Amino acid sequence: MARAQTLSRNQQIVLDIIEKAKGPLKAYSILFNVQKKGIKAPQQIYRALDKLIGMGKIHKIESKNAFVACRSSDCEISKATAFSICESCEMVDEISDTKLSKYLSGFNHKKGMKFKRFNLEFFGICKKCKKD
Amino acid sequence: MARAQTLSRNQQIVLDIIEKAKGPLKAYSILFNVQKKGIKAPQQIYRALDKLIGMGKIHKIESKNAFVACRSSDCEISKATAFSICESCEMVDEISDTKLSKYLSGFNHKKGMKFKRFNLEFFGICKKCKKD
DNA sequence: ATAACGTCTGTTATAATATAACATATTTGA
DNA sequence: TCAAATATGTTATATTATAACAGACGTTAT
Ligand SMILES: [Zn+2]
Ligand SMILES: [Zn+2]
Ligand SMILES: [Zn+2]
Ligand SMILES: [Zn+2]
Repeated sequence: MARAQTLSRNQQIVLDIIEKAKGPLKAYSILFNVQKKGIKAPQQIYRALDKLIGMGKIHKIESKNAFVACRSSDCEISKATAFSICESCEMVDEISDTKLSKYLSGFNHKKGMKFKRFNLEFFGICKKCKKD
Repeated sequence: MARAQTLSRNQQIVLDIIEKAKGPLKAYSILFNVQKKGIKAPQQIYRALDKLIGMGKIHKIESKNAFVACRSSDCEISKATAFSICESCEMVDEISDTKLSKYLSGFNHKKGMKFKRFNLEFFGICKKCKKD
């Protein structure tokens, strides 16, 4: 069994940075931010990121190769993720909409494939950027 | 206005390769495949890919950094894409499901954001792989 | 205890993906 | 026909991600 709760030193450092950030962070930007804490190599970041994703603490925004902290307490296992992404300011917001999530979790492919997981990314211009 | 129909030489070469492929292709694998046709540099591939995506001829599978030909005639502008992806054999299948597409196109964020585009990627084990 | 295991760490090197920048050529349309 | 837009070729470089090896640390079985 995987230890679900306790984070290792590096995992905690990486998670802290991501949780403090206002938007999605890239792996190398995380790296530069933690070099003062003794983490020197990309591997250390990517290993922590992988574990954190596995625990559902963070998610990867695939279209941006960037990482955000999970804000919705009910996605422990990162198997149903949805995001809204502003194409202007790059803001990313995790969507937690029970109906949407149920609809997609229940969706199954004609060709007999049973889905275990999905990731949905919506793009548009956010309210704030529309004003400018 | 953009020329919607005619493809340039390089665009056609790249599209041909992607259309012939049985699964998603990576940019550098395309590159290696077309070096005999005189295309030598990644830029040439990425430029063609960008245009083809813009035309809706191909789609990018974000979770795989790979490209597939569009099979459904109704997504000219790549603004509503959905895929099913086998985590075992890497097979990718474009989902064209009118209900799903309508449902998602009509979905709007609470925070007042109007979406212009979405990409949805489902993951699971395909029928074929389940047998093994 | 101590060996075996799983997990985490550190480190160096390298692979894979993608873009910048500059020079030219070709096509298109007023 | 000439300007604008689009496409090409090329070299260099940036960005993202993994491989491979060695050692440390805690848990648990014998
Ligand atoms: Zn989440
Ligand atoms: Zn915005
Ligand atoms: Zn399509
Ligand atoms: Zn499969």
